Amino acid sequence: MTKRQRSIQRREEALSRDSIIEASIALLDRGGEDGLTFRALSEQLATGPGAIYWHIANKSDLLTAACDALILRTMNQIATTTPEKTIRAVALALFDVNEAHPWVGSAITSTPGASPVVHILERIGQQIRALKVPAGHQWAAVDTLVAFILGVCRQNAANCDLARARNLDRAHFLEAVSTAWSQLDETEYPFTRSVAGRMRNHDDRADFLAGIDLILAGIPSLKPRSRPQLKHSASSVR
Amino acid sequence: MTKRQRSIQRREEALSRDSIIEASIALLDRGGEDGLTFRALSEQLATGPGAIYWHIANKSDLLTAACDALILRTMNQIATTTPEKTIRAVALALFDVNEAHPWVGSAITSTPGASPVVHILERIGQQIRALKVPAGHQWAAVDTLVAFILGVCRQNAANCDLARARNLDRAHFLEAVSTAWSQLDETEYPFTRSVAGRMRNHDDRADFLAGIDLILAGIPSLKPRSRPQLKHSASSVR
DNA sequence: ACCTGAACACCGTTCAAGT
DNA sequence: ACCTGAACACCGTTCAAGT
Repeated sequence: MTKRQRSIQRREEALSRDSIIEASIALLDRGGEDGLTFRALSEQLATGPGAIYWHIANKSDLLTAACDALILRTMNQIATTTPEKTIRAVALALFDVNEAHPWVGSAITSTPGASPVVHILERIGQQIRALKVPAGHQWAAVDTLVAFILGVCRQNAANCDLARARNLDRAHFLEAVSTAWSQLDETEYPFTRSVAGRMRNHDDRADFLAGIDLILAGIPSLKPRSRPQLKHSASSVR
Repeated sequence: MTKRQRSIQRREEALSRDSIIEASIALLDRGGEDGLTFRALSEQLATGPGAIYWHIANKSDLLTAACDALILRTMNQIATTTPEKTIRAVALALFDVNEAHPWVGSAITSTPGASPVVHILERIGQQIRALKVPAGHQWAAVDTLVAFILGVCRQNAANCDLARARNLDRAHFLEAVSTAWSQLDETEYPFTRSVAGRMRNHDDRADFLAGIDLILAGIPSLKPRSRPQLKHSASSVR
């Protein structure tokens, strides 16, 4: 029985890195990071779990590759116009990939220095250069923007994971957070309470863009000449 | 034999949520998120893995609790002075906890809306209010700052994890990234190549503070009156 | 060269049974 | 009420054996 069954559902094409990555993306989209399993993957590809290791090094490699495929696709769709506009476009595009594939934000931050991050750094870095930010401050501007973008993506990805874990959709999850916040102690948590209502129906995407604009608004402060650097930040703590 | 051994190394005090959390922090500090295991934990506490479940709900609960313990301790050490100074102090304190306990950045972003994040939101939110940012823009300012802070912490935590996985210390890890970046294609990755050298010995903490200052520098742009809101960000994409 | 799938060394979590 | 520890249902990864 096993023999016939196997020969029937055997894949026709040979395994390849690309087909493995595509199947991984599908699994990740359906079940998040936990949904990507060597057993589920090998079943989908009609092979054994060991076969996958011929094409990829390990799970972390696989996750990075899946992430990079999406990031690369996304970056290539963005037209370069004015620096500010391009930065906003890159940021929004990343925000949107992460909404469509809510594991990207988590995967990308797990592989610092690797390919996906580099593609983003480069794209934004070129725009910061075009803005004529002095060489000594370019890194600060790029680092800040990228940390913010990845920070938001990561948070949204975490929201999705948590919602999934509790079998809630996003709206119900946000509502639960909102209610919890509005029940906090009034004297100890005045601010959080005051924004609890806003949580319920707020527009993540608009908030995100407001953050990008806020950072962009600060960039001119880097321009005229280097601001007096504060002494206490001159050397690392470790 | 098992009987004597057990009665010898039996703990004297009863298990408690707090003692479990302390032991968890120690394990996390030594081995990162992977280092926290119910088996390792129960061994350290001289009990069985099942006993822990009497005091905590699950691993995620445990991680959040360990994180919250540290965040709370940290926040209570910060004196409130001027709004800008306090925001910088909060940010730097969080940066430093994350350096000392490099799993915090990861744990905190995994539990959106939960206690650790709320403590940070609240503390920063109160300062943004003190800065007289208009009510309608307070959330944007706080959200941006917190997303940036958590983004950086998460990146640093990921750096540590990756370095640990490769049995490198932080310096060697950064050097590896730096060399990899400097070998990128010159025409396709001009910016990343140009910052590769800076990676090698750069000061994370100063860069972080520069990012905070950059965002703070943008905050006055929220003040005079609401800037014309861009139409394309008016409603969510999903 | 590429694939198979059983086996290994782990996980988090549960639960009958004890005190 | 609190603890025990074996057992369950998973993981990622390896590797002898096949084609």
